[in-house]
Amino acid sequence: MKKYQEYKQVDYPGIGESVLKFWKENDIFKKSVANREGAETFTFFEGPPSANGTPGIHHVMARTLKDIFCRYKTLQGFQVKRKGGWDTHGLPVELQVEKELGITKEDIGKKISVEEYNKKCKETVMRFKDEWDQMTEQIGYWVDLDDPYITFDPKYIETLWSLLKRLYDKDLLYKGYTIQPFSPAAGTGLSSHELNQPGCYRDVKDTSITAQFKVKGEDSAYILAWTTTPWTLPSNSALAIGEKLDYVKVKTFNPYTFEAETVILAKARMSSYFNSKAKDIQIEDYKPGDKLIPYHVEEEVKGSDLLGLEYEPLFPIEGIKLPHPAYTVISGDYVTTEDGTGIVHLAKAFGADDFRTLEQNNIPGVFVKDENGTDLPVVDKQGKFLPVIGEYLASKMKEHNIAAHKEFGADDFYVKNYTKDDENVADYKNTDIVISIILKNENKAFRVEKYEHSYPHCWRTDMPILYYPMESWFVKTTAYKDKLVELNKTINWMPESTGIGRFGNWLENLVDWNLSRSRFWGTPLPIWRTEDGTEEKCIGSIDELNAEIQKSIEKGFMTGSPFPDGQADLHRPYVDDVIMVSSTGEKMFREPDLIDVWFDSGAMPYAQWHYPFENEDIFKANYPADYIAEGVDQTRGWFFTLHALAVMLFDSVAFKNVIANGLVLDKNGNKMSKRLGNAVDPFKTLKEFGPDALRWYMLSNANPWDNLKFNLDGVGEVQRRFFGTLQNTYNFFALYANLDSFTYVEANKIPVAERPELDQWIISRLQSLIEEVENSMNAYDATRAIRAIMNFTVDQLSNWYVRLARKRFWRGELNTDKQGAYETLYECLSTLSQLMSSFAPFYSDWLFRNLTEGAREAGQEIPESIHLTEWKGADSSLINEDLLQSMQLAQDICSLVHSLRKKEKMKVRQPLQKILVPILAEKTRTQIQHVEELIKAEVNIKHIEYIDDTSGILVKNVKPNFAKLGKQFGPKMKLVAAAIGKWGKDQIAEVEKNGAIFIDLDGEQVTLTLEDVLITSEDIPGWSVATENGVTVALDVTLTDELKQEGIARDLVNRIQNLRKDMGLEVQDKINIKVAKHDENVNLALENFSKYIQEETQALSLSVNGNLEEGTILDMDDFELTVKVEKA
RNA sequence: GGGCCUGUAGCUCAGGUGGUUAGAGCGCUACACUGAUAAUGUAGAGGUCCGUGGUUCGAGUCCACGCAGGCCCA
Repeated sequence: MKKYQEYKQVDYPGIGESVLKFWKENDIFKKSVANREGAETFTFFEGPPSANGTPGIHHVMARTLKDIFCRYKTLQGFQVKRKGGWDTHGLPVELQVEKELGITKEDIGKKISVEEYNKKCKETVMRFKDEWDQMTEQIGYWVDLDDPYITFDPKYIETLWSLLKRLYDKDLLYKGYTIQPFSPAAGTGLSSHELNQPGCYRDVKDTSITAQFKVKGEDSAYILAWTTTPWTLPSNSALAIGEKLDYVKVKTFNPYTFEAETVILAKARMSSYFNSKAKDIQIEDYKPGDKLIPYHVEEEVKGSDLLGLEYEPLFPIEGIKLPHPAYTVISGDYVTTEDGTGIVHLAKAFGADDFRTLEQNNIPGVFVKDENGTDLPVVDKQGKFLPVIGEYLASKMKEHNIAAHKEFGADDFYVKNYTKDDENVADYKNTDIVISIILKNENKAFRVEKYEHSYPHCWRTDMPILYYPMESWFVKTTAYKDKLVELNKTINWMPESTGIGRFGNWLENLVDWNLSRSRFWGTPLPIWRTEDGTEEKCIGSIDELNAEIQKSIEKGFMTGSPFPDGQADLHRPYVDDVIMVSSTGEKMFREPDLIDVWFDSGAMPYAQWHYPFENEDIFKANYPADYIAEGVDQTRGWFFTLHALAVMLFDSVAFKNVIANGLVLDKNGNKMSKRLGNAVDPFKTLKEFGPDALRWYMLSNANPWDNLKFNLDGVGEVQRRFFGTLQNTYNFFALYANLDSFTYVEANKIPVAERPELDQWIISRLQSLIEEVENSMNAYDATRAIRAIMNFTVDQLSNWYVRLARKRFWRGELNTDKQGAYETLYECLSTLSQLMSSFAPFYSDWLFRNLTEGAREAGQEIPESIHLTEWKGADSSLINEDLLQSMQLAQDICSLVHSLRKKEKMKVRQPLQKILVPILAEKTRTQIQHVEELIKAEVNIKHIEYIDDTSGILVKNVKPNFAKLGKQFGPKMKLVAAAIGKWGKDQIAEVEKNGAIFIDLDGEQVTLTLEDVLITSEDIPGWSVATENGVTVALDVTLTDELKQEGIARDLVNRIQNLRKDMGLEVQDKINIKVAKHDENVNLALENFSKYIQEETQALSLSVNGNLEEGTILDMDDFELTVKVEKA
């Protein structure tokens, strides 16, 4: 019976399927975790994907990357629990449902109840779960799919609530403002998603004003600031400059009032405000009304010099006047000189940058209080100025006699074009124009013009949007900024730049985390408030909620619990129906917001175990994570929310090691998209190549953090080159092991030290490989590990060890030498199966079980899967550096001889007398002698002759050792190199003999030692030589008759072997050979090498006949020979 | 506009701390092997190391400024 299954053809997808079946039937994954019960844990967190779309090839990448380290650490003895998870809330789900139902956000709660809508969302979000599970299984990503965490689960949400309450109790949750896109026409805020819809940004013409802000305490000095939204000018509370930019103070005249004045603006912007034709006109020569206005630069200053400069507001309105430090010049890092004046007008309520900058500088914005004392912007949600501004503008219109298409009252000033007035009537004036005229008249405008720019519009009403302050709930992450930065430094980021650059910079510029989302399907914010906002409750558990409901029922606010069956569902609309009772007996309603879905996923370390309500022990043993991996696009998403919650609530990092992988692009480097049709279908690819080649390709082709240009040809190449070679190597082993009935028995193996040197060498290489793989994997560098495995398998094991050792496998009976060869090859294959098992989990297990099945059946105790084995570390006592160097020399020398043979047109079958190798160090000679037989056999030469100093023909060259001398001599290096370049053999001999030599360096005596130079020998006079890696070889191409005869004999063996094969003979079949008589040399070859020919061809006889009929005519290159081969 | 990544042979990628012949695989060309054989091996050709400056005795490598592609954020 065959102990090792042999395969003619390999069906890689089939291996994937059969191994998957084996795993399932035998619970291998569960066993691999259960086996390690009580062992040290290695914690992995699964970043939850959303199953509302089908999985793509990039998910294969991400999931493979997660898998390999979990498998590796399991082999290393850790217990690695991997709980799967699903991200189920959020806008994409809602938009998909809206689209499918043909409704918009406004219809929810009207055309469809919130209850029904959310039910639909819940169904939709897991729609492709089966495909995801299938892909996950098929690629061999081991993760617990049976008991995943699901973010819509009430228990999961309960944990989220408890975390929110912890934040609340630490005073880290607050209600504030954020400037968001708002559509007055639709009366709703817009998400950035909605704003990115095609056609939202349109080119429109707006009135732009360069306003003059009068410098406080000066008669006629003004700061110029430009805006495309004049209606925001009454809300101005500061001006921003760029600290590094250059500014000028320019003496000139106002073009509308002709008043003499000094204006301040960026130097780089002068050309757009002053006509260069006027540059030579004297200030004194200007007459009011002149077209060309002279200007004169009085002073140049840096932006930083302007900081703190105070000015007077444009609109001195009593109700909106602000105290100091309002109306000062501050710094804004976004200020440019692309357009405007290089000075930016800031209105806190109407721009996100404005809001942030003013907040950072503790400058208040222009707001008025309503009856509850809440701040309101001076423009209402219909886009109309509040009367406090309206009255002022209306009175100014009268004062300046501004005629318009209608009489303006205090309640008529709409901003933008939100008024319903017909713009085409005579004398039509909108608010921007009214403001412009007032400012012009009051010497507060330096320029007014129409300006065309791109501005976002509401996709539903086609009207321009406003940036408007909206109430939002925030997490005060800025309070923990230092801690966030500090703890981030303890995280090992791969690549490092993502951690210190992308993520680190983000932390440095942290703003508070805006939690609010005005949607329906998500985790509700568990905060209830009285209508006047004076009292607030944050709920942290279902029990608390139920207790509040009870109180409310008792008070009569509620008639019953929204959860009559006792099963709390913490989604809308149920929680919205809960009305609580305040301490003063008033009604409290839930703040209607949902929270950011990133909070859901960032809280998974706690919520996946329903901590703190359950599983405290499991949570504590699995926190923080040792390892996580996701796409680099998650840096500000999942990576941040994980980190933020861990730092703020647990004073810990959430993860210790993280790989941020790049994108998977198509083979041309373009982004994959289903629309463009260049997306790769993972299922199709798996069907064609199987999972192992796909995983292997993705990890070996490029570092995971670089973008991967995914090319199916590359997967094929990996399959052919790596898996094909490995498979051939296994087949080779199986073929002969079965013929010899060899079975590997650990207890009976021949000690490595007693095996031939070739065996010792490959075992030595194998140990180095284990070390390399271990070091790379411990450093989370999978690509380095996988490339090392590939190099070993293809170049060392297959192309060198097997090739050179081949004959030992097929010659004779099973003796010690042969056993050693089998054991060596077996050990390499079985070690490889373990080393590669993290990356190619299916094939490696299949290989492992092919290698061990026979032994297992014979009663040996061997784990049933490679994934249940213990990591077999490197045995450093088996690493023989000297031998490794020897073999490197052998490989180099063989390569050189091949090269020379090629140059001299001498095929390898033709034996040659000798090669010459110059020897500069005794050690090299010993090392080559060690592998002499091997070299001679490999390149078919009789002798290796060593040339050393005693031969008298050795020619040495010398080169400076730049690396060493450079440090010593620096700028004089050129002189040193020139001096050494002039050396002849006497100087070389001297330095070799004495270990030192004096040289003259521009009159200075300098000592050089033997280590300061590199001595080589690249020449042997009269010979054709080749050099590589410091080894030089010359080939003797003289052909004696005997060599020629041997060449003929070898050629004949080759031809007869071909004939045997053509005749369909088995390896062990015997033959008889008859050869027709030929010339003297051929006859002598047949005579002298008869025994050799018979041995090699399994011939019982070899006879030379005078004439041979019915023979085969062989083409012997230089002549033809008739032979007859018969089966004996 | 800002942060980060990438740019080396036709293609995909290696090239610690700067050191004098810049490498591998695939592809291409030629040859060899024919008892691993629907395999395999060897050799050869192929380079403006994205560009321009700079630092240095010496730059693919360090610095600055650009260019191209990508990601994230405004």
